[in-house]
Amino acid sequence: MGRGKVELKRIENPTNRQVTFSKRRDGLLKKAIELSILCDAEVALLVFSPSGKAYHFSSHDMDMTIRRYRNEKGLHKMNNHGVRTIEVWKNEMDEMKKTIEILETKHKKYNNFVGIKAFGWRRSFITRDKRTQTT
Amino acid sequence: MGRGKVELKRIENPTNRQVTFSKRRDGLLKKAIELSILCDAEVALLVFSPSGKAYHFSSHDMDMTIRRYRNEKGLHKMNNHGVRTIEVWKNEMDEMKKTIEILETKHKKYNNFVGIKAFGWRRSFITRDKRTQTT
DNA sequence: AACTATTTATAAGA
DNA sequence: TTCTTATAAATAGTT
Repeated sequence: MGRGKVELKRIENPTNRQVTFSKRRDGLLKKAIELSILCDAEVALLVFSPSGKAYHFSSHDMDMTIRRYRNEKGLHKMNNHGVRTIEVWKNEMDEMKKTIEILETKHKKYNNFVGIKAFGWRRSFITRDKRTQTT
Repeated sequence: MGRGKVELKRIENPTNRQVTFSKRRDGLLKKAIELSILCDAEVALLVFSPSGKAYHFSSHDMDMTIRRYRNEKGLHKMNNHGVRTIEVWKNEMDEMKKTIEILETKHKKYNNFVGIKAFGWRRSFITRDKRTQTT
């Protein structure tokens, strides 16, 4: 679709690649929305640009759709390799645990940071208030 | 695209909706593949038809892409609502735990079933073998 | 960021 | 349902 046809391989020119990414990402999103509305389907789309920026769409609820996918996959696979599926799930959980630990660590740091800032702000506010009665 | 333009609303005729779903699902999948190859992007797509059938594509690894999405979401949200994000993750984990329990229960049942079948098969095989030397 | 020449997707029909 | 085809839509290269 366009002035010339393109072959299905990575666009080498970075500028062209970026422009094409923007256009086609929007196109893909639009198609996903249309499919979900026209056909009453549940659609979830995750896109990461090469530079790491995330774009996503889900017609219902992303987490719900992901869970639905995992249930399908898990229950389906179990008929053949029940043990392995459970191992996969457990690995997944271990990774989530690690992520939660990271988040909690960062969260503590964030809380300390906010705590200090908030305290500083409050002190100056009270001081100002007493001195000038400004808002 | 087609003999007439369609307005963006659920197609009421079930036959048309089904046909359009098939066509557009394939189209969306193709676009997703093209985006990932042409632009070197990471793309994941989940689609459930109204009848509940699942279709999916991921350019890299579905679980990895989902984890990447959740990390982005989690880390992003944390700057504003750190506590809540961790709660969301914990809820997610609780749900996964429940799913694993269900899988394990079903797996045990499956094992019992397979065990009986395998045993039965083996016995008859040995019996046949001794009697007829077949295969 | 707009513009179009073309290619591509697809709605309706066979 | 699968194949065809007229038309709408997407987009590659250009400005």
